[in-house]
Amino acid sequence: MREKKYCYEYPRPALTTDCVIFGFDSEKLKVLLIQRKFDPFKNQWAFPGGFVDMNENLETAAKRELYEETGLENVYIEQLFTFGEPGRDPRGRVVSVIYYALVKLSDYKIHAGDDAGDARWFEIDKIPKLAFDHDKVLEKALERIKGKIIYQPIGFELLPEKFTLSQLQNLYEKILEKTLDKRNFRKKILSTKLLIKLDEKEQNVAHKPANFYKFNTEKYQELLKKGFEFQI
Amino acid sequence: MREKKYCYEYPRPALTTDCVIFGFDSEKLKVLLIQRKFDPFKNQWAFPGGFVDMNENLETAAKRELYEETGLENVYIEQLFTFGEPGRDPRGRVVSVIYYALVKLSDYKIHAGDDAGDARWFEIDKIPKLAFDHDKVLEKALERIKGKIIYQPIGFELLPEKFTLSQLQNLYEKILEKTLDKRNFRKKILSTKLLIKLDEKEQNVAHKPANFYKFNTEKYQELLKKGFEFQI
DNA sequence: ACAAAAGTGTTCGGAATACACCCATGT
DNA sequence: ACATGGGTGTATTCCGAACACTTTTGT
Repeated sequence: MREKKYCYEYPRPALTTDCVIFGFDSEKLKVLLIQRKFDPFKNQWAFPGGFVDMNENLETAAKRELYEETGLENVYIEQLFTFGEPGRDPRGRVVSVIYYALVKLSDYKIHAGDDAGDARWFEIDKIPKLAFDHDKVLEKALERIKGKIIYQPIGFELLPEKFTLSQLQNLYEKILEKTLDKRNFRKKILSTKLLIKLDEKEQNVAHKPANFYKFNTEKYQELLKKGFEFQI
Repeated sequence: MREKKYCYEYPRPALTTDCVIFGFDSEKLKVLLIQRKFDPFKNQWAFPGGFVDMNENLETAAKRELYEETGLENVYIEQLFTFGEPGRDPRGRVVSVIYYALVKLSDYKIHAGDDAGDARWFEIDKIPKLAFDHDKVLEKALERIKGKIIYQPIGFELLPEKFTLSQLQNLYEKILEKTLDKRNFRKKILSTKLLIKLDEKEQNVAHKPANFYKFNTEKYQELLKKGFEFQI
């Protein structure tokens, strides 16, 4: 047993951060899970995370743990919710501040270890029973991105640099869990003027090749300052 | 010095909850502040809150502190955000989970102590410099209710049982910080069918007396289940 | 009679929706 | 030639925005 040398007048819960990382592979929405090496919930899957250091802000802690456990770095994360039910961790009272992020799978899939490792992408509808209360965490995170994608073009975070309009539509359909009309979707998404049509098409596809587009980040930043509104 | 008898292997931040409570007096949007009795920030105003007990969930802690410090009870609160910058509390690392709520001023103004006490309602545009990072907390809370009132009829939480359409409109205008067209506002708010017109009018007003309405809570609950959408 | 806020309808333009066929490519 | 998904336009409906006068009360 290690020495317990940090003492306080009143009891304190332990504080952790966890990250829900969403990715998209042009087909399926996925989340990044790690397999726990130790008890509690040894060998079960969970969101990457861990204890916050004493002089580290919450967001930094979340990013650090994410990097340590999965190799992902330079990720833009946002705070989602704080879970603190007594009893959610069998080791004692643990309060977890949850962050979430959307990443381009293509940027990261190498590091995360495809399946042999202990960090893996799971399709959103093939998630195993998770450790702790992470099922509830996932539910909350899905709710958040659904709400968010409708009025902010966060979808681009999930796609590669170059993408086709069908890929983008597919992404929206997967996140919102409903189908969208192709012509109306294109009309609306193009009307934002946030897409730049590239002089490049798909290759080696057995149908009319789709044009690639990229997201106009600069323009989006400008619009944000002016109080941008948008609605899928 | 008290004995420090709670010891851990690793250092732990202290955990607190605070509440941002909004009220509305038919005229002005207000928030409930308490005046701190002790250092740090002795005599400065802050949101009510305090340390979380070890076996208490976060929401319960927030409500308990709110009751102890202001007398408010039976308040429906929602989690807003967690603040945890090192240095935000001069006593050491403190992480605060912030909750917010909207309450009917009429239900509560007695308990809170009008001005002599150490809990007071402050008009939103007459807030003093607050303790800790509570300025940032308030900013975040205002952002949240602005975003929320547009697509959820939370305004009713702030009004008395019976209210006039002008009061309701005034509330929306104060929260959104913009004026609304009277006819369009009424059309839209009535089209939700969530208001019940009462057989009762204002009295002793030097103009055409306004009709009172009340909010149809049952119907709203039903609509929520069916996935209600609405937009001011 | 006057002041003050309540209450009420219509018009117009733009956005949302619904909908079907031709195009370019690989096999 | 055929199968596959890409790409495109129009008509209709619905919703948001703009806008001004009459009503009821107290003084």
